[in-house]
Amino acid sequence: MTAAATDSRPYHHGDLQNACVRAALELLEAEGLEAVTLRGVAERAGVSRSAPYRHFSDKRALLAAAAEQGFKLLAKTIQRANQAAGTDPANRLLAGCRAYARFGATHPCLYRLMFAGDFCEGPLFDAEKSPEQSEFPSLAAAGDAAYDVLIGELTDAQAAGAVRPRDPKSQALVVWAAIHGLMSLYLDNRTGYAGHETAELETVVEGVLQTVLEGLRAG
Amino acid sequence: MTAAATDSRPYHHGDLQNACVRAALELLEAEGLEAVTLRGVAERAGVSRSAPYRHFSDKRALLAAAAEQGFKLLAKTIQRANQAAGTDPANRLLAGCRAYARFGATHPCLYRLMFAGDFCEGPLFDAEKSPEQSEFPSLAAAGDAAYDVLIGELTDAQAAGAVRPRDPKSQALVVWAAIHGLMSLYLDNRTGYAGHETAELETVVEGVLQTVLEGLRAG
DNA sequence: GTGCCATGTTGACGCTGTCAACACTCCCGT
DNA sequence: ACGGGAGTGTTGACAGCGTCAACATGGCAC
Repeated sequence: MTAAATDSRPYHHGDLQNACVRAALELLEAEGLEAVTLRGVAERAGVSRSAPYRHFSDKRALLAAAAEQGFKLLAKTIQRANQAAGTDPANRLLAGCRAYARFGATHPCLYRLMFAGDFCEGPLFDAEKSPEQSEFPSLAAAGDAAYDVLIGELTDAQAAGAVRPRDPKSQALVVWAAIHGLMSLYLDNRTGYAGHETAELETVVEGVLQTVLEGLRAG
Repeated sequence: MTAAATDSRPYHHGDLQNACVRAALELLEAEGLEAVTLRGVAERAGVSRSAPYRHFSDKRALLAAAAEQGFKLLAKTIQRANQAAGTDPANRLLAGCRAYARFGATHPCLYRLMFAGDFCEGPLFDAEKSPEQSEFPSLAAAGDAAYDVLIGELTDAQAAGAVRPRDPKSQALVVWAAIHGLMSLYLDNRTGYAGHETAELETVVEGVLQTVLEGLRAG
């Protein structure tokens, strides 16, 4: 006579790994990063305290998996926006950036987690790291995949003459830095614009993008 | 016969508030944010566990004070670079941005803390906040002061014809967003440039700045 | 001098991440 | 059919953390 006899849940969860990630994401969006506790995640997944340790070596590993999921969602969101914007490269680029900003505004805590920088352990940068030998390779890969979407759009924009022909990688870096910096400042309440409702954010995003693209056209 | 008789330290510290902030900054730079523990700060300041509570309501309040110090240092650093760059506005602007980037690269953990967004408590943004009614007003003020330095430089650049006449506030936002976004990505190892030594960072910074300024000249 | 109040200390509590030891169940080779 | 290992989940325990209440100390105003 075990718990399984009285409890409808089977002893083995079946897909605890994904359940943990999903629980972490839910807690994150609902109550913020501080509320994402290993114990809370386990409870939400219907298992006990240390069951997650069978699937994640660490709390950080769990957070990394959640962040990775975030990057995948972000990439998909941008691609969808690109696709919906038609064929004009400049239009597509703008639509993708707008979607990026909306993603950050809609999922502020997730967005922050995604850019929490290997989660701030230790001196953070003792020395140079080898390119893909990050502590969480699949997280880095997901981030790179999102980056690649942007690079692709810029390549197309070059071909269409919307921006100057140059290394699209470094052009993408400029665009990403600008838009990510803006979202970061916005999420910190540092945009200097008093009330920052969504509508206003879009205006600011538009302005920043216009300036940057103008620079890419000329520079 | 009290501890004071055997210990050289007086019962009252004298300036524990600043000592705590200094200890927090030292721990932060030496071992990262995770290592900044209230108990550790207290020990480093030579007092006991809960003495800091007489000067900071919270751990977050202590971190906010440290971040505020960071913004003050940043503003001073930029101003010094501006001053050293002579009188040409474009030159001064570039020098300030370079100094900003160097600051971030030199103090990665402090830089992150400064942009940790009111320290991620709760839903982060339940609703709009009144402009200066942040949870830590003096931190927000220090951030704004650093922002103002940049705005001033852009105003001068406008007067000299280096950038188009427009609202310098929104121009400053573009510049800040770009450079801050770049530093944020860099600190996350997301710049997409394999080995990112300091020298290479400066190159990338230069490129991003050039593009943005080109955009500000045109747009 | 005396008493108040700011400042520092100690003990305690609940919560957290983490680990070791144990329990259950599925499945594979015999 | 069955016995046992490997994978998975559970329980108990521990140290470290932020925080608070109760107490100690000492400078300063009257």
